Amino acid sequence: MADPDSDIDELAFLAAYDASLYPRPSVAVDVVLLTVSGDELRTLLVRRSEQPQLGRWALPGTFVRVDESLDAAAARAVTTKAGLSEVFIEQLYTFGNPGRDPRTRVISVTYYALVDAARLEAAVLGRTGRELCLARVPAPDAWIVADTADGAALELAFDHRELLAVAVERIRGKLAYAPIGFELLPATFTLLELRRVHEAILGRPLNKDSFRRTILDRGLVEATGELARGLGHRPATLYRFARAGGR
Amino acid sequence: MADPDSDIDELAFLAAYDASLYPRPSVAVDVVLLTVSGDELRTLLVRRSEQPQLGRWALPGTFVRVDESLDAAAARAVTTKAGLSEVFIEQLYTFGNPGRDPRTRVISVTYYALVDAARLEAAVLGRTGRELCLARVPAPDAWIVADTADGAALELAFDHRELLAVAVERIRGKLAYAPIGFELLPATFTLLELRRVHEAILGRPLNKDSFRRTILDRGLVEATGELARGLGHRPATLYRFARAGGR
DNA sequence: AAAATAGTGTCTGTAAGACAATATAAC
DNA sequence: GTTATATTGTCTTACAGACACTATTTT
Repeated sequence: MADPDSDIDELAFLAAYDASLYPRPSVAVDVVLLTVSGDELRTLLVRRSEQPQLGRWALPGTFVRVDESLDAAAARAVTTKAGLSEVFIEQLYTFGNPGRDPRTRVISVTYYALVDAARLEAAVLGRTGRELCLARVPAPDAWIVADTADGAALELAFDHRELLAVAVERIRGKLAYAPIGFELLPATFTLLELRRVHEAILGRPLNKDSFRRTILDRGLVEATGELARGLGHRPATLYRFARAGGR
Repeated sequence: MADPDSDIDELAFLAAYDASLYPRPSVAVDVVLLTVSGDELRTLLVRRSEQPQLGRWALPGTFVRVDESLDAAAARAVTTKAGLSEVFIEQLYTFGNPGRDPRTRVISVTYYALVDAARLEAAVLGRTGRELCLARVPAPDAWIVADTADGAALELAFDHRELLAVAVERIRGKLAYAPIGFELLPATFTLLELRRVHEAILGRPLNKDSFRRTILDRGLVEATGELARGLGHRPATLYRFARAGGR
């Protein structure tokens, strides 16, 4: 493999390479930023302020800069549009059908991100309405994205409804084996809160007893020793996510 | 949403849109074409006949044409490089770090494909050696891709070793809940053959009894009524994949 | 004391692993 | 008949769902 002649050939080839010979598509990232608030799954939408599809609601996204990694572009989109940093974010799927964007061929590498509701709501405070929207994402059957305020259905830009559907499907599947529920909660939480998050994601009720057992047996959480307070009934133990895996 | 003025604005905008304003990366597809042969997981590699990385082994791939969907580009890569059509193929992950290709910024949308060994071996017959290679993909721990012939480790081009690792990880995970083993077998097969395929993918032995029960209980296979023959011992029932899901 | 949820213990059904016993085509 | 694997059946263990009961804080 370490043939010096071919190394020289390769260097010569690269020096002469003209990247502009072939037509190339544009590459964008779009982020499905999910949270659970009021026992419902919600996603952040941005109102398009430019053509095309001006005025429609879209997932936060941006074009990928030519010297920037895909992950970095996705993180930049979250920072720019939602004012958040250090969120849990993972690549989801890449959409690239010709014609999905009327401007030109745009390939969109999509990500999903998970943030706890308090953080997200603080970050977008005062900007919801014309500019931003924390839209409800209903149960799997009814794929209508609704505004939180008046419950009206929102028409999403481009193929973003499809991106959203893929994201929800993905985290539903992932919930069964990966500890992603914690990303949607503050640092300490009760088992009831954790279960409500799981139920919101799955869109169905979960068995209280076996949920408790499963979570505790896996050693993914550890008790902080403190109790929730001021609820009018017996307080629950507060837990924290045990990153080590425990046990 | 159906404001006629904004529609006119959008049309005017699109007519004036110049897609060449921003620098754009190249977009390629690469396919991890997997099969199980000789109780081992294998993947098809292509020897690079051009610069850069001339002579190294690479996953079959191609650049995406500007009017072609990603799926179509992946299917075209399989047809062109392996001479196969109608294979099971799914998108895997998109790699796009700057610097992963020395020519220019190349974003690679990767796919994995599954083919039964007999079909793949017939398709690449006579072309293995200098041009193509059906390389062994060993157990998860030893991430050395080895040539089938002399067992020597192969050095892969670009970041293709990483792509391969992600593909194997993905089908291992998927095997637990999706009927993908059938894609790696001919139309009819015995339960032993199906188990060997699963074992090759997972890299560990599976319990014979519960494997049989699990597969049969799920109703994913149905007996053809015929028996395997010529084996020197009691013949096993031949099954076929029951696409309906059964039961 | 009443309300409301937290937390514990027990029973049951399902599914997987282990193991034993029987079945059968090729030789 | 011998061989080697197929196929069936039973026992045990692990775990999830269901349900009953006790515990504890706020009002």
